[in-house]
Amino acid sequence: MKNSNTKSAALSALSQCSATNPNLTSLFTKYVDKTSVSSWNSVIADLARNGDSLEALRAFSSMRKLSLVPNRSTFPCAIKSCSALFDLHSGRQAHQQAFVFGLQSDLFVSSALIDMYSKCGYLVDARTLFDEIPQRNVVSWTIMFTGYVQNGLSHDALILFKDFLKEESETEGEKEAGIDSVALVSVLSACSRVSGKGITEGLHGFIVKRGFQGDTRVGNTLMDAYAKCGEVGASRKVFDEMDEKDVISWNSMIAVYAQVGKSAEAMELFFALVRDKNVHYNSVTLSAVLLACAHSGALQVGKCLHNQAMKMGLQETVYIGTSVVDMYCKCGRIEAAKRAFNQMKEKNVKSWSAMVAGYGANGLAKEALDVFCCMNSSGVKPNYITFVSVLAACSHAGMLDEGKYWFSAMENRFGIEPGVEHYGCMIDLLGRAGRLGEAYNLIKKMKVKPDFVIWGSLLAACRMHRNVELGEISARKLFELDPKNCGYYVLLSNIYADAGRWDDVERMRLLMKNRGLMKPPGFSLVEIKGRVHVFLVGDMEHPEHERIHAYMEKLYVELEEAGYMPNMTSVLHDVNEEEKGMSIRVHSEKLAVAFGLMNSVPGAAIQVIKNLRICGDCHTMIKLISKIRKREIVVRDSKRFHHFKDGCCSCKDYW
DNA sequence: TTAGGGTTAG
Repeated sequence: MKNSNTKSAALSALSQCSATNPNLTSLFTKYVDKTSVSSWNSVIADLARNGDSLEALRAFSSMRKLSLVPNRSTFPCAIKSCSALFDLHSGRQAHQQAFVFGLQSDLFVSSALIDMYSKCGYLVDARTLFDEIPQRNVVSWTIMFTGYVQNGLSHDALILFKDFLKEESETEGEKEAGIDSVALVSVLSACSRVSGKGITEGLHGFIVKRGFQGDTRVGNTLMDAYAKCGEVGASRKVFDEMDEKDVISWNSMIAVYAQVGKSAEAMELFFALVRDKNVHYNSVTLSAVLLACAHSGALQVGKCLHNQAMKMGLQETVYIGTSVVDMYCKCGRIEAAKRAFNQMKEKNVKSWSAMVAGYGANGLAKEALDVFCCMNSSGVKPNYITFVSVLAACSHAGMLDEGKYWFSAMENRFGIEPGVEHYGCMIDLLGRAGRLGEAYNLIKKMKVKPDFVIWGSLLAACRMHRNVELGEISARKLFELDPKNCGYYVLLSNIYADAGRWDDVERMRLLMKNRGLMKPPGFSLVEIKGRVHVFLVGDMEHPEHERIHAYMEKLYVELEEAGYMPNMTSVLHDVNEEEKGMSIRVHSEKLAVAFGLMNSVPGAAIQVIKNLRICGDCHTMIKLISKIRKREIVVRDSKRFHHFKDGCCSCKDYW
């Protein structure tokens, strides 16, 4: 009796201690009854539960050294620790031992093994074991669903789910079968990865029929699944109809909005969450809202969130740190990004890539390459995305030799096969350097199918260097790949116009008219006092549009006195000079800059975000404004940043 | 007395 009390006291001490101090070795040797298997089981389970998998495996190994016989409760915990560590070697050893002790076909043991194999990427072994289980329950099915999903085979997970339903209907009334909420979450996460609207809707119906629609976690995953197949409205409906929303419900919905670029909705929902006294937001929430700030250039809100993260002691963590860095980069505040980056205690490949991309997009290619070199010497391996950032940095600065060097090193030294994004950067670099033939040859040699970005870069380069022949080839491809995008028709038309081929210009105009194509409307965003204002080209909707247009008239007089001449080369040639002048005067970035000038104190910097690329005339004009009004103006277009100061731009007129 | 799931950054 006394002995058992001591033991339970020891175990309770161990269990309390493990929450704060995972290193239990000393306590272990001191208290635990080393001859009792159940003591060891408790210790291993406790360690595994607290995430100290390495210590759990050590305990398992110590136990074996004492020649104690592990039982059906020992193995699942030990194997779970192998899964958590992705330690296939120890996992296989545990498997062998379980086999020796005749426990391989125990449902709990085999389930843990299936999970271990699939987490280590050995899905075939996992499936073999799964097929050998005489009587599967919903947990073993769920492990197998999740195994497929986590190994990128979500479609197979859905096929398996059909098998499950079949078996469930055959064994109706028996306890083992029967779907539960965990299994549904797993299947829904497969749906979200195959992006099938029909499947998601079907499963939604099933969820309602089986009475799981009130389950918060099922609802959370359903929202995500709808969003991933493009049904953001359906996600919101699920969110609104949820009886109980937890922080993950809010985070999921905010993240959905942030990821699809609905920044205003993401922020609105975040403010609603802040008002909701029942749920406290966390680092995941901040990460998602920071993404919304990055997209919409909401620097003021972004700064507040950064402050909040610091108050919560999160700014040094990888997720938040990277989100903050990305936000500052995308808001054009590279110095602030650098400070946040330097403060991060731990940096992973995404943090480094964000910084490389940030420098590149802000025209600081040398700094981008320096950071990239630091990354290499710090031992973090670059990945596919890192090289997109590196090559994009070279392309933004026209650094052809460096671009070529890293493009070849990427494959030869780092073993990363180039994808369309990498080729896109190279075509852009070669094309703009006037090496059109070389660019075309590279396209012909590509291992992946060239997409519209590739041909679009070549077409733009053909316009720049007046190459009709290659321009026609590129445009023909583009009309097939992306027939509704009128930008290509305009570019080709401009190429013809430059060559004086007016019949072809007319042919293009008719083609566009017959196909009913319209130029996508350009819009710009500017943040004033924490509120983001949207301007469309020729905007008459903004409540202050009359004041803005009056202000612009005055501005034009000043600009013309300073030598401004409208430059209309980027306007379609078929409109007359006067119309061209009018439409170019109301480009959204001009309106946004004017609004920024009107609503900020002299000397304050202005920041504008644009959905399309900036046109030559706006570029010239904003340079001049920065000089005559002594303002720093930052414009982020769809490709990069332009920092205007004292009549110059950071892109050095290369974009 | 042991096995399964949902939200975040490049």
